Amino acid sequence: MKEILTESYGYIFEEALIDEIVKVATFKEFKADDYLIEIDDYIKTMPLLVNGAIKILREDENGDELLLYFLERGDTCAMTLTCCMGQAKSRIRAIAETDGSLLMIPVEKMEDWLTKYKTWRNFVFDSYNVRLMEMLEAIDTLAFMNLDERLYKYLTDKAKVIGNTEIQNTHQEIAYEMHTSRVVISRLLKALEIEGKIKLHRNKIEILQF
Amino acid sequence: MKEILTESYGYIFEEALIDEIVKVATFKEFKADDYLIEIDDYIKTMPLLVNGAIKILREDENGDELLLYFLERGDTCAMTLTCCMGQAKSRIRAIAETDGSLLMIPVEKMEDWLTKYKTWRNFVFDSYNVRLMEMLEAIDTLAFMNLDERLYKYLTDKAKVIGNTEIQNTHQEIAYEMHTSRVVISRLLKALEIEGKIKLHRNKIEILQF
DNA sequence: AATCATGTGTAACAAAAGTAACATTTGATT
DNA sequence: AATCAAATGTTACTTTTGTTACACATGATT
Repeated sequence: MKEILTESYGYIFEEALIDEIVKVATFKEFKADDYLIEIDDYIKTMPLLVNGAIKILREDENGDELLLYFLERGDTCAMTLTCCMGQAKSRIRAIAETDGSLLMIPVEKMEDWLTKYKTWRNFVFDSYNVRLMEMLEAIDTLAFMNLDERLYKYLTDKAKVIGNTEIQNTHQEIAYEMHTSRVVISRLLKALEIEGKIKLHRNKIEILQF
Repeated sequence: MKEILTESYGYIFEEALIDEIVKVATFKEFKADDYLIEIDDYIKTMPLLVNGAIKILREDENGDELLLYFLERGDTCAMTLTCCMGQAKSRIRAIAETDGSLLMIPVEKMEDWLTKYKTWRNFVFDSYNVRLMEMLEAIDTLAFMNLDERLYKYLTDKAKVIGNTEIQNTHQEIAYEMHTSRVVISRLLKALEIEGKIKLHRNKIEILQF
């Protein structure tokens, strides 16, 4: 496990910390579309993402969803930090976007290490900061962009995260994540295709321009 | 200064920490509508709000604004934490909603205290958590509510924060903060008045129901 | 090849929100 | 009291987004 950690986190964490992590962490592999965290779950371990991508979704009282952002290698979930520290329930849902793997760290260690390792402290704070910035970006997107721009951003963001210009999704799935209707997505996708930015296929959208 | 601190933060911070804060903090009073932080400011001190309320706004490239949330006594600005730790520019604007006062703490101390005082560590993490939750709420509002609901929420939230059912704002000011147009706000306010939830006056809106 | 479920296209209409133009009200100032 | 600027009210119209209904396309299965 030490090699995995060193590869993904070696440039952040000092060796003593990596050794400690190796001692207590458990390794977990996941498949695309696995539910990793469900709303109202109590979270007792903190995940460090080693490989793959995870999407973080918000849900309202009616069960309507909204994609907030993606996590990639080197990321952790700030919502988890929040929940770990505060013993609270998750307010978000985490679903694997691709296959991948992560390390689970028991909550108790988290606080120990905060006083013990400066690199851990920096990592935790950086994670919060990055997450706050992602949330701000999500807010900007919702407040200042029209649906057609949001859709194009959704597609290009997703393509970057999965490292592939071909997105395997139905219009219906996109509509769920953007909290709108399938008809609207089909309409706007068609417009993007006419603009030459994408090419539509069945169950697949090809990004032509970034 | 110690009394002020003990009154506002005594239930959070241990006495040794309060003494340290007294040593290095500077006290600052502000008036309603003062600009406290401007976008792209470099932030070198961390504010602890003692009295009054501060509104936090986001601005897009075109200069369009959006109210994110309010800070009240006992709050600090997570964006400031972010900026202090990361040496980055502010991504938000802070404007006093009411008269008030705050304590400014030099950035250097912030990190010292993280290792030294458990209560400080908890305070900083709680602040992050509260801020993340406020951001989530802002996202929910934008993604899942219609403008009329958002407006009513805006009015009742504001009334709570300023501790007064009479809101001294023009329709134009509200339109700026909600990132829409004056005509739309006037229209929706009129509808809320007909529903009996508010009463409209010149330069003033009276909340009748919460 | 016929059947079928799923995905996509499209038209017609409704609702929500944005925009432009102008009227009216209000309170302050001369 | 007459004048004026700011705030609010109102109408008419446009754009964006949501909804309903149904046609058509695609690929898998019998």
